[in-house]
Amino acid sequence: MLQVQDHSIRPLTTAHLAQTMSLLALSNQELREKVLAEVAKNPALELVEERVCPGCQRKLHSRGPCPACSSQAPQDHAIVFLSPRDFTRPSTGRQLEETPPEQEPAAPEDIAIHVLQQLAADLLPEDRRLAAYVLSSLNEEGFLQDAPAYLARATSSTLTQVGRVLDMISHADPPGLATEGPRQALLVQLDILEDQSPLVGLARQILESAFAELGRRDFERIAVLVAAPVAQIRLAAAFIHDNLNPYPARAFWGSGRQPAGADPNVYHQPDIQISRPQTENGGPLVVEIFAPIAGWLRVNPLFRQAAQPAAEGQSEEWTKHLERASLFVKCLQQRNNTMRRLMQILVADQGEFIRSGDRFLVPMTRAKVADRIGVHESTISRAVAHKSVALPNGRIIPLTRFFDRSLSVRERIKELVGAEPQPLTDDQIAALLRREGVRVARRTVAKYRAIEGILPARLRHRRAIPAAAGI
DNA sequence: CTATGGCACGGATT
DNA sequence: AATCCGTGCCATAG
Repeated sequence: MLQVQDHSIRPLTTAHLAQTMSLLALSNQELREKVLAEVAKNPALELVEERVCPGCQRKLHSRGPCPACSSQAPQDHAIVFLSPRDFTRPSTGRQLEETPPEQEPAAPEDIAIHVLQQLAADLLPEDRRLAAYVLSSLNEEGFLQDAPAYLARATSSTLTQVGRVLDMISHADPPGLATEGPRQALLVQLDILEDQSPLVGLARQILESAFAELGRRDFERIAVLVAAPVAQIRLAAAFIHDNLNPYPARAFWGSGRQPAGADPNVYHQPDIQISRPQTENGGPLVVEIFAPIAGWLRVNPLFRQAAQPAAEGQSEEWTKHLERASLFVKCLQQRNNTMRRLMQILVADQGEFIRSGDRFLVPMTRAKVADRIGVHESTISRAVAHKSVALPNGRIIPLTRFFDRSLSVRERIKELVGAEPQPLTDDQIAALLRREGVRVARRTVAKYRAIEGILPARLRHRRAIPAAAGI
């Protein structure tokens, strides 16, 4: 039911504990940077790219236990670029659900001006108007909304002109702008990187013939499609993730405004993925806790050997490195362990929520979970912070959502209000909820209404579409 | 008098 | 220790 690696390691020292705590609170993205930094400065740490079975040292080609000796393989998931599905918005209900505001396109004009300025020199005078028109016609993601033929007609230009201008725009600063979609944007960006890496060719091949598979991280399948070894595919995927941006316009907006750090609303790469391989009816849920790095980390055995026979001058520094390295590795394992146990409980308790939606979220507190796992509640707090999880239906939500005590009730209120012919007062709603076994104060109903953007009964009159307009 | 929004207290989170 | 969230109490708009 849960496929994750596990080395149960208990805290040993206060230093260990402290570091585990700080690592626990990091998202994958942040952890990745942390790990790379640590590896860079500590020679005793070794990042092993190949997946090797810890038991028999055989190379592994697929997930799961080693086929030869069946010991658990280290958890390893290459970090892949965000697939389109990673951005899936809850489009089911008519309400805007979670995913709050999402950075407003600051001002589309900004990006247009930015691009026009770059192109000013190279742009033929007769193409100017066309370029401006094209830039203004892009959708919020920076992609083309209209077919080239349409653009040509609208500006009475020739198709060649349009093609030329589109080409120039897409290769300008936020590269990939004015393309048809994420895939085309990525391809254009590859053009620009042409000679940067030997992986470009393979990456292009993947984008062209296995884009959907890439989104699903189905490396085995990709390998078949493009006839290349899986290891290569992983490298190429990592390259794509690290160097390309499927939504060029977002990068542009993001650059000037949000300082990247603060819990952005756009979840690029989920830290955890819950899927349900057995189609339909209750198959088991599979939880994948993504590792921040493809490959795994260990204390370099050679370094350990080398440091061993020494007690002399320099070895002191080496010993320090060794200690720090092994501490770091243990902390990472501790982190994995905590995350794994946390997810076990979440899946067990909230299976219905995961499968069927917000209404079935049962209220639970971090404290209770902490109790069951046997750790301090602040540990759970950290474990849950800054993480995102992809549900089987493709939605990506913050892990803290599992602890939202009011979500299911708010959901129910939305339903009640949406369904009832007569405007229900807060008291009536509270009564209805109580009948369903939900004990909430009338005052609280009012608060939830406010949160959901539902007007008070008085103003709701008739058939008011709970449009969350305004703002 | 009834339905709501404002303010403040107590427990949960960070 | 600093904050956030659910509630109770109270004043105010209908």
